[in-house]
Amino acid sequence: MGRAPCCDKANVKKGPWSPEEDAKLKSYIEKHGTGGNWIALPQKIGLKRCGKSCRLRWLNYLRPNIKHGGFSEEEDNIICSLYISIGSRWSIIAAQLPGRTDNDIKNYWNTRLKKKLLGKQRKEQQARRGTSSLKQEMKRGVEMVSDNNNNQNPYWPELPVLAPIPFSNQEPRFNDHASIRKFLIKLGGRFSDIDVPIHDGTSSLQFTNDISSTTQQIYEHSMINNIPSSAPIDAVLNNTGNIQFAQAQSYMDGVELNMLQGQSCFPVELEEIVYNNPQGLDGLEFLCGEDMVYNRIGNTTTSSESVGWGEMSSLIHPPVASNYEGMLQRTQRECVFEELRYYQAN
DNA sequence: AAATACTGCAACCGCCTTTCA
DNA sequence: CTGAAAGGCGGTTGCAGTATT
Repeated sequence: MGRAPCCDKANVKKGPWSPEEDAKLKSYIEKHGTGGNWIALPQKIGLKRCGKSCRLRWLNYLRPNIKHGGFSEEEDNIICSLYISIGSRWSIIAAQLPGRTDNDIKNYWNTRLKKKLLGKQRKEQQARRGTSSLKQEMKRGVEMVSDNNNNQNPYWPELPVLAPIPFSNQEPRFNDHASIRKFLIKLGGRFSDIDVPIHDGTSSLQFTNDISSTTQQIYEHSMINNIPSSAPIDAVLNNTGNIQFAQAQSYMDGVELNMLQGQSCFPVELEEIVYNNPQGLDGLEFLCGEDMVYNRIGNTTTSSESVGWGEMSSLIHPPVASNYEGMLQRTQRECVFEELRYYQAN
């Protein structure tokens, strides 16, 4: 027994919308609004369309101030970094880009951005194979240093680890704590530019500008509060904007925190990049800037270094609007946090 | 010039969540 | 409190336009 269909499938038109249908729908909504009932709307205006189809047409095409195509570099960066942060939550991502629809962004990601990312990775892989590559010479030196310091992480300098994480898999995936940490560092402190005090009654921790120490704090926090590593741990924002940890249903799909716990819940494409790439993170230079990657290797980054937004010029987005109406000027991270608050409040 | 492959996008489908009687 | 209806969302499909052979 399936669910009853939302409309009579036999009597609704499907496929592309005609200009007449568009005009009917648009003029009606502009005059009367949706009336809070999409299902009834097509009957009211004499359209042989499913209510859901009308809603989609309005939201994705007819609504005022819709932009199509012509994504800017800045928008690319926002989409990529949000995708990395929250995954395929297209509606949330779209909310950060005024005039863009979730469908548009989804299509853009699937048809272009994903390929751009993967193409870049492959290019880097090929470039690495070239024996005359200066980059390889640089890396070789780095790898020698790294090998001497840490046999388990041949490609990256070892970072101080305050608490052990029980990983047995030696593959360069995201269930390798060091790789996760490095990845977060490379992401540029996505959640590191706002100091957010954390209180949960038993212990507290403070997000700092140092993303790697923050991840360590989160891990330690879970240990202190006896939260099993296999259990879902969520960062839950309370009304004052603080983050509380709770064993509850995920607000952010547990992406970041599961990563921190070694659970591989990363977007598949990005995980693939890391999996296929012995360097773990190469191929993401267009997000962070190639120079930064190699500078960081060369500088033998440690977790005590602060990796704030200021350093990540290519990742820093100018204030973006959080919604279509208000166009409030806030930073991307503030918007994400607001989304989280909204989820909790509702 | 025709056939085939590829690409981008609009729209649909079905599942999950929210609302409301 | 419960269940049906509607809303919302992400994944997928189908098709038109373009590029390649």
